[in-house]
Amino acid sequence: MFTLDQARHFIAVAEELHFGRAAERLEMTQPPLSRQIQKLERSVGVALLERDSRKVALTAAGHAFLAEARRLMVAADRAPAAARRIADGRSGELRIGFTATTGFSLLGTLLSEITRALPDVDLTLEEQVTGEQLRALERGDLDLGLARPPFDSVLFESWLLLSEHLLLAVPSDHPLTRLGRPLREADLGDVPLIMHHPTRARYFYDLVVRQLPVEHDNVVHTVSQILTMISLVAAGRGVAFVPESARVLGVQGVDYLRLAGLAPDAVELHAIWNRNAHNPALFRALHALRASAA
Amino acid sequence: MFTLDQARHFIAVAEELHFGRAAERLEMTQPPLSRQIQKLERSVGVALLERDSRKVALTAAGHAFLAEARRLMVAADRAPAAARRIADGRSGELRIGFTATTGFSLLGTLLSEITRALPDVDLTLEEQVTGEQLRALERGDLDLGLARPPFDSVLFESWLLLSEHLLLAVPSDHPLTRLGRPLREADLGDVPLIMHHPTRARYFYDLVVRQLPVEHDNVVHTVSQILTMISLVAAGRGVAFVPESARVLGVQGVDYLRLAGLAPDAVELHAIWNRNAHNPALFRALHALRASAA
DNA sequence: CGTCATTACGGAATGCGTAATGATA
DNA sequence: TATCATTACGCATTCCGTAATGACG
Repeated sequence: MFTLDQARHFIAVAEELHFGRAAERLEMTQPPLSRQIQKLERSVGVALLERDSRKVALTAAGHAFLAEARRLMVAADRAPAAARRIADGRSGELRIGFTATTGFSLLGTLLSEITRALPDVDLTLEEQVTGEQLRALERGDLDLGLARPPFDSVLFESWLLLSEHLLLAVPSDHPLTRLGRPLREADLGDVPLIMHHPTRARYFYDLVVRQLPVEHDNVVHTVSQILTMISLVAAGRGVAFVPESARVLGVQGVDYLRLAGLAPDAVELHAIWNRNAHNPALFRALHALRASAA
Repeated sequence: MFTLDQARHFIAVAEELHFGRAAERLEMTQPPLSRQIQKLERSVGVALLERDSRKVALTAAGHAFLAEARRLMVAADRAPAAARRIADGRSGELRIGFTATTGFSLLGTLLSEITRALPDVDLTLEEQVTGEQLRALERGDLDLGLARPPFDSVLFESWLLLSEHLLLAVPSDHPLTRLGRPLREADLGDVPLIMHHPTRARYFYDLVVRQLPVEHDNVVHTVSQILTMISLVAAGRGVAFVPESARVLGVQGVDYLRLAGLAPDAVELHAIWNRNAHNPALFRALHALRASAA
């Protein structure tokens, strides 16, 4: 087998068609160059150069070898470059999980910030509920999660990305829309309620029951996705607690009302990653996000 | 700069994930292998392997380098082979990519034309979908592609080789076969449809949805290969849009029906090559094909 | 203490540069 | 005899294999 040096030497000779000048270009003397070319020819098994003491010319086989050798050198240059790009996070893959709700709040801006800062990184997106994201992060199937508490702060590191109000989505023609003031608990006396699923939408479920005395007799549906809730509200099936960002869905026939006595910014969205993560692109993305947040 | 041996050594270690076994495979002892890998990492500038005395694993950069190193070794094998081929009087190699569908339409005649006109050229055939072919053409890993639009006409030059009808493959015992007239959209009302994969068979997918109002509720399977579609049709699972050349597959129990209002010759197959290509065999082949087409 | 990667060390091979040789106009 | 590629020779480097060391369960 020949060496990359031999290929490089051959390219120089083939381009100069002169051992002396080629050697000069390679910053060496003629004799070793001569020997390396001979070795190369022996290992290839055919004559690549036709030479006498007057002139040097490529054989047909030499022409073919030259073209291949050039490709080879390009590939040889690319291999370490690719590895280095990955290692410092300038390229590679970043697998991001997000909850459906994230999709209509800040996912878009977050992605455009990442792609602007890391144009060579391939982004993979997967819609998953928080629980799935945490398992995927733990297994290393995901690099970054956009999800909600609670999660294990020993395993995971996180940032608070966004906190927003919890609002009550009601049909536009509902009497509550005409109160003209923040709602009180009493206003919800026996209004049909579309509630979050206690396990599949655990975050919202816990948030709501922690803050408000939910009348379980009022619950007419139990669903796990905000979008489904909004659709049901629009269909007049009841009212539902949703994060403020649900507004951008722009579903017709739904109003969003504020509740008195509810902690502001109650709905939190976190960026979460595994403390053991090693994907350089992740840290580069976090860095870019931190910079743009400031 | 690293050496080809180091690349070969790294590939062995990356595949075995064990220095001892890799060394055995390379017919050497562990210590020099260890040192070569260290040297390689130093020259690349990043860690390629994560290792402790218990286990060896690839880093992200290592994965990237592995892929490039494999490509490099292929190129290193090809260079002398190309030179020897020329020296033996065979005038070159032509690497042709084709889609699976091409295999049962014109690939046969095209190959026999090329071999008749260029008996001294070695042909290499690789079945690849259009996207893979384009990447391989761009890298110079392929000389000629037989694929479908769209592709970048700045990078690639092309010929329209063939355009054919899009037909509906239906089970022979299906009521539609007894209509005795071209099908209309209404005839497909709620017939189960075997559809193309939107990304892996993007060309056909786009072609179909552009020309026909596909009822997505009717889609019973999503597949990426025409042959698979035909098999599913033969098994009575539904109907499928296929190019006319699928007929030559001769699958029993399948009829091919024409559709009214569908652009004729809708399915295009192109010969595609890189504008920067320099392989003389490519131009000789194109010349021969042009002559025989006239 | 067994496994496996790494470091230490001595000998063989390889490659460079300078010097000598050979071939050609 | 001038030019240019090749062979000869001596020295430095590189690389291998064996042996020793170190880390880890």
